[in-house]
Amino acid sequence: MASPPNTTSTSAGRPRSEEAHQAILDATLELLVEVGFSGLTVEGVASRAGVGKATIYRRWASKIPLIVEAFGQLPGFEDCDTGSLAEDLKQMLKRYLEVFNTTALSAVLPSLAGERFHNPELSVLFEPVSKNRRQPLLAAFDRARERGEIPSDIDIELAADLVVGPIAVALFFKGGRLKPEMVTPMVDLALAGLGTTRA
Amino acid sequence: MASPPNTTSTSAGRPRSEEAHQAILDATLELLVEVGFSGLTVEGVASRAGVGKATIYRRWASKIPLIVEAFGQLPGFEDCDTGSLAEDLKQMLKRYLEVFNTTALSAVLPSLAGERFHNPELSVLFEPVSKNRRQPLLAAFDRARERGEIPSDIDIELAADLVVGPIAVALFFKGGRLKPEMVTPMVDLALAGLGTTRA
Amino acid sequence: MASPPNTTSTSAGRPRSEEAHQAILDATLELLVEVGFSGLTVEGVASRAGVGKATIYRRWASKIPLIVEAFGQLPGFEDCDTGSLAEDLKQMLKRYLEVFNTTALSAVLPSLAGERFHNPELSVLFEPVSKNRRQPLLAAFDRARERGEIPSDIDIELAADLVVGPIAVALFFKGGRLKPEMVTPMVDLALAGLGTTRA
Amino acid sequence: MASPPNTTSTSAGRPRSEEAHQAILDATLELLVEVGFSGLTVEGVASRAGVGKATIYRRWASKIPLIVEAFGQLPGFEDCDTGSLAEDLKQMLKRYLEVFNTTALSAVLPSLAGERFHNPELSVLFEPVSKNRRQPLLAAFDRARERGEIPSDIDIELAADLVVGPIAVALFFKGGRLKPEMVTPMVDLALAGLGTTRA
DNA sequence: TCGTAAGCGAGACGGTACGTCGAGTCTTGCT
DNA sequence: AGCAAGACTCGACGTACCGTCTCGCTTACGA
Repeated sequence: MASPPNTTSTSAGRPRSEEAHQAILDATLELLVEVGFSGLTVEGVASRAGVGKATIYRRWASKIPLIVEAFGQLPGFEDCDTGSLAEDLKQMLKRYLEVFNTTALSAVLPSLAGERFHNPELSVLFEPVSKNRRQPLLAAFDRARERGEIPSDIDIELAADLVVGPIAVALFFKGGRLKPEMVTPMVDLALAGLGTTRA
Repeated sequence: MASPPNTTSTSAGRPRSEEAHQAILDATLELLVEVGFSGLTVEGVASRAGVGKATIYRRWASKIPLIVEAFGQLPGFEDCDTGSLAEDLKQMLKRYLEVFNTTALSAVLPSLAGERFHNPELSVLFEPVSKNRRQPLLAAFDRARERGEIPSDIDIELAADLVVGPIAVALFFKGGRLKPEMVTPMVDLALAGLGTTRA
Repeated sequence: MASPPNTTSTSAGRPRSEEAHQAILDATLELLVEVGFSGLTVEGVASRAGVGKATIYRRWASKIPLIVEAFGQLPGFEDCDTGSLAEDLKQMLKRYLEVFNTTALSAVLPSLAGERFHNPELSVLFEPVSKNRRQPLLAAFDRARERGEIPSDIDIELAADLVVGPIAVALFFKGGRLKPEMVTPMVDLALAGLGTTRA
Repeated sequence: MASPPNTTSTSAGRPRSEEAHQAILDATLELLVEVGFSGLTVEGVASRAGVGKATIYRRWASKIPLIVEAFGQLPGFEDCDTGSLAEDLKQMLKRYLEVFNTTALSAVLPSLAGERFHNPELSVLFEPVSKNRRQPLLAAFDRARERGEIPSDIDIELAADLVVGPIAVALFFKGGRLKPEMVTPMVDLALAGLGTTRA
């Protein structure tokens, strides 16, 4: 049996160690929590992972894409379809804030977002990851629109921004303390609007 | 203990050069735009400002407070009292976005915000500056509440977060492109709410 | 303990490639000329020889014995028996200097000799090779002594050192330029001595 | 008092530390003795000298010129004028061999000489140092020639090479063991010559 | 004739040292 | 006492080799 034409050759030489790969990502996340983005050193990651520096640089050009990939391991929104937009949003956001408080996410996300501006490479890597993580949120709005729960001409992107906006503000400009209890009034206000017209 | 009126500790020796002080802050802002927070070096600032490193460290304990002070030079919200909350918000936000597009703000703010989490020292310095810049926004909400334009039991902090949230999201997670045109639908949606029930 | 006559441990499996062996030695000599002892890397040898590193380490424990074996490929003194010590020496030395100017010898020999001191392993390997190369020279002195051309109580080792000494000095401390013309006065002076008393 | 016209400016900034300079050279010599040329690392020198690596690289481009300068600290021939060439040579050489056995000289000299071939930079630095160290030896021959102790048409360079040649051979090709007792027969043989004519 | 044991090129592995750069401090002579 | 300059120690950077270790693939022998 002829080998498939485009097997791009299993590449000669010893294959890269999946074990080392995972150890590096794990060590990266651990250290991000402990010392933060700017305190993270490749040397530290290597030593924590029990790995040579070259093994890291063989896979990632710098610590930026390494951190992006480590970040990619962290959970994002978990979709949730209750039949009600308000309920969907509240459950998803509460769950998400719990993730912030139990993983490195609240340490890693602002670092990456803040660096993005000055690092085109990071920007390119970060964009699709960031977009993917948002997907379940947009899906909830889509479902709500199909159910007629929100106007069909609404800008879903903007709506999503409105709902998660306060979280972003808290994350970047306030203490970073994200309490799940903040979700209910946040979602209620976003749905009801600020105006007094309906009061 | 009254110190002599005009002597506020004249201190012996040569007085510190105001010229150097400003040159350092200017150089810092320039370099923040060019290379970002993490790429900024005190050595670079000193050389750009034509100043010795010691002259910088004599005034700021490290590069963190230097950057915060440089950041403090950038303009924030400009208050605006038209008698209507919607109008106040739209004018203030539009003006603010123009500032983003014409100063170093869109480069500096995310860098600082992203680093804040991992740098307690920065966090402490950044917090009050950040709060002050928000003040005119909260004032507009206060006026609206007094006018009865919004419910009196509304959480003004949360309201402000809701309104600027989409800007924060755009700044940190989207291209960073902040167009003044995005303000009108943003404010309108925030005021009206997402729900269709009362549309 | 008789092992089967023709089986000197034929060992199963694929036999080692003589081709690779020679390619490695050749590459080693080439690189010794180009980059010297301290600049020589096993990786470089492997790549130049078109060979895997393991193939090298399978045959030589480290780069030291590899270099010594490569060095062993270079020619040494070529014996020459004319019946006269002066003539023997002049012909042998002239020939040897020609070898220096046409092979890697003048590059490799000083490198090895200089490293010998700090490398006991090299020292042990280098000693017998070095001794063997000297043999024809000592043989010429032996013959001269038997012929009565030189005093029978003379220390032949010392005599040999005296004759080749100026070459060593030139090789290690002067430009390394070894001209065959320098041989005649060198040998004449060594035979006649410096003292004027009997001139 | 006017400063001298051509003081090429005392150069601004903090002057280089003589203390560090000497500590580095001392550490270099110590380590050359302990681990040899090829085992010597700049990192090791820095740590032994209690100095940052940059302080070393600020003064020497690489470890080669550093070692050359450290080598320059070692004593060479000590001139000695007894009125007799044989006596001069014997005393100078004996003294020199003692130096070999009590300093790093026997470790450093072959390393440098061996590397010289492949390192033009080293070659350039090493040449004059090497020449200077030879000077007292040549001076002794000069005096002998003036006294008529040796023929006036003798090539002094060659004569010097003849006398120290056996030492060079021993240093580079034999165990490196240089016993002061070897001097007397060495000088006697060089002066008398190998030939039997006068036996 | 075929299995199997060793050799093969390739290249990843954990390390160590490289030479550079920046942090924050210190030491000049000058103002 | 502040100033520009620049050396100081320290520590991380990203690279290059070390000598070792898989990979998947020959190759030649002996059952």
